[in-house]
Amino acid sequence: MGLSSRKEKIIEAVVDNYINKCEPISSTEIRERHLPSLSSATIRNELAALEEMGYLVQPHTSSGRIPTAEAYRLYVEKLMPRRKLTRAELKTVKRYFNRKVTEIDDILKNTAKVISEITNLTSVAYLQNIEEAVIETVKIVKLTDTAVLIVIVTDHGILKDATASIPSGVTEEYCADASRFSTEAFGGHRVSEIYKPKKLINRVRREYEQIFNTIVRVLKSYAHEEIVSDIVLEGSAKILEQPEYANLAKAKAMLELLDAKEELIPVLQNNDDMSLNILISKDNEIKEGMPECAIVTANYSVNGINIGKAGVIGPIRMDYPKVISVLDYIGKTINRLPEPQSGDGNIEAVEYTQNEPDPENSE
Amino acid sequence: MGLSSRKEKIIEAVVDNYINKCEPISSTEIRERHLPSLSSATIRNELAALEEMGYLVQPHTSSGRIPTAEAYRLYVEKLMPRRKLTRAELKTVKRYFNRKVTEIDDILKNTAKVISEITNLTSVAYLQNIEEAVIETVKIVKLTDTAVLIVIVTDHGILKDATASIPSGVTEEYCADASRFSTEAFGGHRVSEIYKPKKLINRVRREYEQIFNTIVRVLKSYAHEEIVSDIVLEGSAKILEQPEYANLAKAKAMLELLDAKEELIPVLQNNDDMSLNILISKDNEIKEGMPECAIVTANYSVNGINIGKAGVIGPIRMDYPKVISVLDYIGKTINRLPEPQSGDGNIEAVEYTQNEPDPENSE
DNA sequence: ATTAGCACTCGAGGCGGTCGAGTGCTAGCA
DNA sequence: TGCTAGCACTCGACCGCCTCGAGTGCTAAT
Repeated sequence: MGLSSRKEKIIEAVVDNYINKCEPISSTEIRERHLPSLSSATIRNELAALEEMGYLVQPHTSSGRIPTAEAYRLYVEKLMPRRKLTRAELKTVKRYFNRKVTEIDDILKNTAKVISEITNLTSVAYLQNIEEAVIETVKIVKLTDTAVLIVIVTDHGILKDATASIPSGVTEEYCADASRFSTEAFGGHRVSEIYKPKKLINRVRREYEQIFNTIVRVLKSYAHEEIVSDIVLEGSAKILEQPEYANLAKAKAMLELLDAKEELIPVLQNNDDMSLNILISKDNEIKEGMPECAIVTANYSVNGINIGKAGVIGPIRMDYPKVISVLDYIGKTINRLPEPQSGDGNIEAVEYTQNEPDPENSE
Repeated sequence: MGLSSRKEKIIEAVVDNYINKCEPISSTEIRERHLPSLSSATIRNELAALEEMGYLVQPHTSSGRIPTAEAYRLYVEKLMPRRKLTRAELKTVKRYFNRKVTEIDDILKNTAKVISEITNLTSVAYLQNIEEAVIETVKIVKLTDTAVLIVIVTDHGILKDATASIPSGVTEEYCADASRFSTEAFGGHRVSEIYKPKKLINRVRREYEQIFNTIVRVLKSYAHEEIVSDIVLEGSAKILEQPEYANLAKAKAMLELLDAKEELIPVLQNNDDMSLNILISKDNEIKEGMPECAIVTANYSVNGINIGKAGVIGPIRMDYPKVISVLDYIGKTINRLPEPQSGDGNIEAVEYTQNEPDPENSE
């Protein structure tokens, strides 16, 4: 049951207006700015019908209409205009990535920062799919006489450096042997496959038990998503710039959600397959008591490997066209970055080439 | 020019009341609850005098008095009652530290979390004095054919693992040699001493240039306090529970300050020598435009080495006795933790032994 | 199907009045 | 000289009332 194109136009007008002004719109205003060929009375009739259908509501009798979450869904799926980044926005993105990028964590932070800066919303970025990474080598490095550092190298990058204590004492030979045995035992496996430490341990001498236990513990913690350090939020304070959080109670609920950022991970992990994800309101009431909001994320990948997600979190009323174009462009930029491990090189600015070379300035 | 003990009692009453209720106090109330031997009229005279002296103000004519920052300073320095932790609070601290503590970062996070939970304020913890750490060894670990991991071990713990790319190719021998030369070149020096890379580099073969440059870059970044990852905030949302930030503009200013947490570092680094630090309002207007607030921090150390600070940030009106007792106790607890590198051992609960075994419950 | 016209609704905001907590001041008392 | 009782005064908080105007729903005409 499709809506008439006139109804769709009206919904688009209401959503557009609300995104920009955060105010209800009246029938007269719709007529003047979007549908001058009709009278306000006709539009009123349509508005009443759309309200009946669940797309619009009025805050109180005798006020204009505002969109429901349903109207937003229709908007982002069908009605929304596609826009491109302005020159200034492109410049901002380049500025963040046109510098030394030595570690994967830096990419994470840069991504979050630039998204937050351009959209003026709170942004979130996190690494995922680490449990799918394939272990390449395991290195055991002597730190002190009784402690070693364990470095696990995967095709996603360095996984984690854990330390283990070796009561019997550490020698260089011990480390070399331990590295060899560990690599032999774990190499070639995915992180998620490591569930049977005993089997593995039985295959090697007992003297490496401590190290193996530590490795398994680290891997398991990744496989079970207990690691919270790899989620980054930027611009939490920006949430307060949104008029919907002018109410202190709502602002507080939102900030508490952001404070417990690890709780966001399961929400973000929904719809893993989509390259672009838009969760609106009731959709993400996975977490009960979660304040009304929308989350827009995009998957991003380096060298073709999907390494994480980044996006924004904000009120349902957000500038979806802008957010989506920003996420899209940043995804492309990141995908062209050289391998994060590779160290010191300067990254060339990535050109955003499309059919139209000149990005339109919206407005 | 000391104040009369009666004046001091009145200041204490005003501050106490304001800390608990965040409301002005009237002369009658002071009489009833703190100085029943006097009449309210006498107290009014004293209040007027104290207002003249800059310790008190009234929000408007015909309202009670509230303390100025000056009154708070007097309060924390002289008047404040000392209290001890309640059983519940002790239990909370133990719960956080009575678990595996494998890395220094975990201590940092746990400290921040427990402080925030007990005080119900936003807490801050950060590592400092890294530039004073003495480099023990430098390890170069082969990751791929063209990339190595550099691990710098100091007496404060592992400093940083950076990666460097080696265009000429990496072999195990190369790494072993590089480790030996790097340790030779940097070992025994403080992080802050590494300022002349060229001199150092000239002493070794050119093939290690890439590695040495990376090491120097890492060390310099620490020496110049460019590293921001080692400051942790917990409970940012709790700032909104304080009535002084019920005003949205103030709340926003505060949250923006917390968002840019690296900007807090210079503020925290003042008065480095003090074991306990209380910054109130004008004191920390080092950062101009910084919202009115108070910061209370304590230095903490592991194995006698001062490794950082932790504390709270909140409105000037905060429960100083509670905050100070919490920071004091946590400092003692951390100091008894085993060396962070040492890995896997379970930490025994640390008992808080004092003359009085039973901590008083403060009302 | 659309539209002009009109009565109706309802929140925003200004105004005035009451209430009461708390003060400053003055005069009197020890 | 220091303290206190008494009293007039101040001022924000709160309440109810009113007006204003934007915007609607409905009806009748085209």
